[in-house]
Amino acid sequence: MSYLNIDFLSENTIEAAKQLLGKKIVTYTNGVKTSGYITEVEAYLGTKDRAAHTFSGVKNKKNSTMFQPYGHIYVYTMHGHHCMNFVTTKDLPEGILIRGIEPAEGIDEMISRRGREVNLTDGPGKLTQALGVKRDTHNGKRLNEGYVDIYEGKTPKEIVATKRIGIDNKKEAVDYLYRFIVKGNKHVSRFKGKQAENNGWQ
DNA sequence: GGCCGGATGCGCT
DNA sequence: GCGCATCCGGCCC
Repeated sequence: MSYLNIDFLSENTIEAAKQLLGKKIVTYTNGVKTSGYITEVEAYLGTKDRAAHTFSGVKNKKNSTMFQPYGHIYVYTMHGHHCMNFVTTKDLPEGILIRGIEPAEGIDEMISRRGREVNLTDGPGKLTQALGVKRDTHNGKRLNEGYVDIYEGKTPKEIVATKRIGIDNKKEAVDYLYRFIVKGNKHVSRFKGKQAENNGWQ
């Protein structure tokens, strides 16, 4: 099984975000393979998006990876947690925050890293902890080079667009429907409603 | 289930 | 100091 071609990250960030749902992401932190299927993402559209870290268009120490071309991995820390994004487009500081995955392989290791058996990967800080992704080891690396790898996975039956989570005081950007989830999959932030058959996959 | 407060690391002012 | 693209536990239904 070979890596997924990630050229779909080079064009439209919104479309790329939807296409990421269901893809399998794999890490090998400390030699242990862990993986999961993407269930929840958020798009951040750079200078067009007040909620983006790159809204000002100015590169700084924190956001510099976002100015790299598509396929780079942008990891930042927030309240002591790590959050992982995939950079999109050839030359714009846009990207996609990975907010939820459905655990697949290495679940025992995820439980060990998380220190609990429930809510392993249903949030951006939780899934990075479960996958062993940290800023000092992963920020600025590229996909499919052995740090975070992408493979084909599952196909969502239905995708739902919502407002992004944790975005307030960002004026017009609070209303953008830039969060995309697999409808009925329970491995998403603040899951409510009823779980879909086959967890929302085709 | 929901709401709220504290812990937490780090870059910017 | 302050402000976060967060998480968890405690409380109260």
